[in-house]
Amino acid sequence: MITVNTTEVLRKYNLKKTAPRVAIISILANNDNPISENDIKEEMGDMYDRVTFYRSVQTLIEVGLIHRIVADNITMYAYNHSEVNINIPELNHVHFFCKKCHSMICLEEVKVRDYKMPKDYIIEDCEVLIKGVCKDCKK
Amino acid sequence: MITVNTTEVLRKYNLKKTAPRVAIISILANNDNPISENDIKEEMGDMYDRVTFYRSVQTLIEVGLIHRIVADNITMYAYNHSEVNINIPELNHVHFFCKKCHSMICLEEVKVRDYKMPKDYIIEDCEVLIKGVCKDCKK
DNA sequence: TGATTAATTGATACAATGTTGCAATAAAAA
DNA sequence: TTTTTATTGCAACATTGTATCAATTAATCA
Repeated sequence: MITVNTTEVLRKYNLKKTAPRVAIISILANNDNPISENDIKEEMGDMYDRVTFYRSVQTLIEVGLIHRIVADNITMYAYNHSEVNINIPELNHVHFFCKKCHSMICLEEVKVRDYKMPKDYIIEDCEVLIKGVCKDCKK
Repeated sequence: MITVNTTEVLRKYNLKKTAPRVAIISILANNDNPISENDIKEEMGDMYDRVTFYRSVQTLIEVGLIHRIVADNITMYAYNHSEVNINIPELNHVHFFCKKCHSMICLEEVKVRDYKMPKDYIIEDCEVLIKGVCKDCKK
């Protein structure tokens, strides 16, 4: 379990240190794998407000602190531990989605590979999602 | 513009040849790049029914005839010309999403690379989405 | 430390997206 | 042509996401 200095990290992006933001960041940072809005909602308890959640998530994604991963219409969120993914997609890891149990897994050891793009495209990010059956469901 | 034999392709997956399915397949097959539900809706005109659309899209995705691509909460659909992507992710191409104009582009010439997965995972599909700024918006 | 400023929150209302149930319809099989 | 079975299309509902705006709170500065 990795602890994140929310004060520091929010300052870095000129974002005010507010309760909802701190909560969302901490919850995601404490999870090795992506989790759903509902998971976050439960952990936030009273503090959870839907509108605030969407806005917080939006801004945190914009600065690159967290990620949104969508598979089969299921949306999950994860803390971006590598953080500086801007223009260095190869630092990002691959995500795995199990079609049976609908769980999402961060494959930290599998990094995104380099893709030769046609000229004139500016690459800012690269997301790799592998779908299939996880080891638990395979049994 | 590539024409698809809808009769043949639907039979292949034991799906009844119905008007909405034929329409969706044809529309997507006629577009080189992914398009939105609204684009499809417009092309379908009277024939469009939201529930039927969602169900058709669902079954067509399940058999692998079409793809759903989601970027920044924007959902698009594309015909899967390579079709037999089951267990051969390297036949799939990469998608590009422009953060400025929100357009989605199929990069047919850029193929998905091979990823070494941990043992015990069954891989069925691999999606690569590259985000950035397209050549038009870059200018 | 306390007043000022500016961003953020949280409530309400709304809009868009996705799902369920079911009777009517139409495609494929006999 | 009749029978069978999947699919459609409607209504009603559920979930997800957004706009507005007054109230609140974080950061700044005297």
